[in-house]
Amino acid sequence: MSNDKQDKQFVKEITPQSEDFSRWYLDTIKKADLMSYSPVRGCIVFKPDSYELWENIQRELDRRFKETGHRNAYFPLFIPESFFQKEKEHVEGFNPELPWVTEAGGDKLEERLAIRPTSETMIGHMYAEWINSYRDLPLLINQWANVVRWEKRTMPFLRTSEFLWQEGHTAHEDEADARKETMQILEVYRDFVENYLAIPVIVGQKTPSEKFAGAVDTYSIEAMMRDGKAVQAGTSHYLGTNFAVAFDIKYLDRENQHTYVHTTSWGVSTRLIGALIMVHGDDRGLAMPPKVAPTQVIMIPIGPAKTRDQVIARTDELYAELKAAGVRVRVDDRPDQSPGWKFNEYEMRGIPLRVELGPRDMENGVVVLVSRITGEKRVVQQSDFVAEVQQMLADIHDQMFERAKSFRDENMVVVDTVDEFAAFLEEKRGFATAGWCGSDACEAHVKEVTGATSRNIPFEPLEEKKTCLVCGEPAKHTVVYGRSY
RNA sequence: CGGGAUGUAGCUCAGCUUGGUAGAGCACCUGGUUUGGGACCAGGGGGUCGCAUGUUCAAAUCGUGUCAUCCCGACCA
Repeated sequence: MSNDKQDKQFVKEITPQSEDFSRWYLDTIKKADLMSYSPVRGCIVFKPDSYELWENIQRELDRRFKETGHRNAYFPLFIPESFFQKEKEHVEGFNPELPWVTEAGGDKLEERLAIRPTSETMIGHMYAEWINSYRDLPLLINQWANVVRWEKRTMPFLRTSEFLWQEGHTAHEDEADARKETMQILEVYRDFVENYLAIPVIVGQKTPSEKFAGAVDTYSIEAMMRDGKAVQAGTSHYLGTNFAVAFDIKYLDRENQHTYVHTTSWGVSTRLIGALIMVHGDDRGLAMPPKVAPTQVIMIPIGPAKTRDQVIARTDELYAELKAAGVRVRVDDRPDQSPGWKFNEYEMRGIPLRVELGPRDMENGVVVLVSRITGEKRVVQQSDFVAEVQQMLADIHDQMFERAKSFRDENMVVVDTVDEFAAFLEEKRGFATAGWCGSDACEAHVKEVTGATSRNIPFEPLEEKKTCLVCGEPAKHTVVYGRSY
């Protein structure tokens, strides 16, 4: 396989990433048939291929939540206005983007109802009822739901007015236990995003200005897109007793004292789909990591009419073997599309592995496997088909992760001054590691000069920095900065 | 929410300047020939020109309003 073939632009409908990344993204999701714009501003339809991605994400995360002792529940979509008044930071944080129901059945409502932007308040209210004793703790609940935030600027998957997510809400006896939960979930997210979505992330703590409205501490995993911008792929919050005090969530402890619980919340959303597209996609379109891909293998029988029936019959046998082994596989044996057309089509749609079977392969007892990511072809014995496919899918996952990780690492710098960072962004792209004195003013200055915000304070920085990149005072933290979605 | 751009067939767009029968390529349907990197021939179907309103004998075309999308900024999973 020559590189010419690999590099040639087969799909002219997709704008190259280097030319206009935003257009590339929109072209790609359009050609891959992932979504439709809806008649409602900022709201999209998740078409089957993107919804199945979400279902796979859901299934895998749900399993991990349950393994760590959580159970699912469902809380109402509508939240009484008064609930938002109870936690000051929370109301200030969310007020600008709340949609309100003011009327129902033709009558004006006594109290306006917000459509939930997140459920801390509703769940806080319910937990106050449910929790009476230390024996009720910890309370470990997760909810799969839609939420609404009336965003000024929307972008398919990455930021939509309505989106799907999970929100975990837990209550604990003390700070130590709640903090342990916060970190445990952060690790679940890291492991899931890296090992299932093949997206490398930076794990760390948010600075005060970037933390969740109402949280004591917010932690995040941050991913780098192929244009060098950041996406927050998941967050986990230690809420302290903020919501417990606001909603009066108290229990009788082992000494028979009324004590506030310590709560946590954590979530990932359908924005993960946007991140997945922007991390793995290339100029040929979408590229889905094998573990999460709705279709992992596409089989394409090839050949003229005289051998066609034989080839298709053999394809069907091999298909059945794969399916029985639990591989998500489809066959495209439509006679009216040329093989070349199909190759391009499925590459554009991001199917990780293509299987070709033609008359020549029939004679030799082999089958051809082709990687979406590298273009690598493996000619394997039909007798080893299932094992070879499984091996190649595993290899593709590893290659995707490594490719994404190298890209990220190549686009990270360590800087001493904000000017250095600005110069870096001027000619390149990516994240900068720098020292920070801890003042909001210096953080704001970085944003003003570079357009980049602090992503997080990484647990494992590239290098510990001694001085703040703005004021030069001794650094309290080493921070990763980047422009973000 | 400000600044700019664009809305015409499923998709990409032409037509608008200078008002007068709504077009092309791709996709789709039928028949035939094809099939190892976007095949070919013949025939065919499909649009209240984003929506509303005004001007006019007549509006895709001119005016006003509105909605949506895209790009650039301020707020965000």
